[in-house]
Amino acid sequence: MKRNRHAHNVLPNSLGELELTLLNVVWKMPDSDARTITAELSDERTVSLSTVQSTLERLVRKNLLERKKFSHAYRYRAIQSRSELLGNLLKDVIKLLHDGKAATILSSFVNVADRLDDNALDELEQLIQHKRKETGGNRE
Amino acid sequence: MKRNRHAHNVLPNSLGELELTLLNVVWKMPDSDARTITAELSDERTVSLSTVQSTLERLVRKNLLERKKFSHAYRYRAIQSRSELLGNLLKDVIKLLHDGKAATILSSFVNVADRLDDNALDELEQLIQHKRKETGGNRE
DNA sequence: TCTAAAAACCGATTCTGAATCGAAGTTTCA
DNA sequence: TGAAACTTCGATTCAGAATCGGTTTTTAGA
Repeated sequence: MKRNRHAHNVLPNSLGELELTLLNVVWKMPDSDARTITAELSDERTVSLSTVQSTLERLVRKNLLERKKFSHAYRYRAIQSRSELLGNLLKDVIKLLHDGKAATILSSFVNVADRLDDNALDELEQLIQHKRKETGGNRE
Repeated sequence: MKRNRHAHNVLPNSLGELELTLLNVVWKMPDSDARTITAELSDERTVSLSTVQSTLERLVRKNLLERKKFSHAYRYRAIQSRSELLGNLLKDVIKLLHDGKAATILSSFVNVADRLDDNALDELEQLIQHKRKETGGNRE
């Protein structure tokens, strides 16, 4: 009987806890190898080298890390910066839930923007000006 | 041996595919019961009543739906509107990945804002003005 | 060149949450 | 009071993450 099971998580870029932890380490210390990363970790939690290695591999498969061999060991480096990943995740979430109305996205964003200071608001305003010139009237 | 396993998904409000599908139905037709929802579904996919019921229950447990009994059956209703859920998911993602710099959030947002039209930009600008008055100079 | 150490690779295991549904029990109203 | 409709219960499957030990491969250095 064909059970036609469906995928579990609708977010395509979902991350496990250790995966995110490792990403954080790699962002902080690019081009580290698995051993270094494991050592760096050991403050917060104890994980074996093997576990770190296979998690790093999963991140490579997910296109979040790339690695190159330097003599002995692979060194890992993030493909996307933290803010790029953030942007992509936001895009995923919005694609999943937005209803065609820009206002919905906006009000959500402003919700989130509680913590924005004046500088940030200035920046945002500049970005808007930039956007206006760039696109000069859009569809949707 | 204490394995001290950690949670899988770092997003607290992650959704399965069927869960999201059901949420969409409930948003479209509030106060429906499981049978109605199942019927509505059958265009896109075939799922048994039982499956729909237990998925609805999971959504209740997750605080995404509430239900009240009307004679025979439970009727389900969303606790959060679509845009509220969107906002909360965005908040989760940002909490997960932002680095303390407002600029990171902003540039991500602008990435996402590709698809915003002039009206949306107007709205956004108004929101910024509003924000400025409201908070009048912030920390961070 | 040989070798010990380090790293990669392989595969087994556990765990969790989602999806799936049938069967058994309960409620309702005609 | 029953049949129909609903809920509850539990069993099963599945996928992805986390976990790690053992085996093989690579490398630097004596």
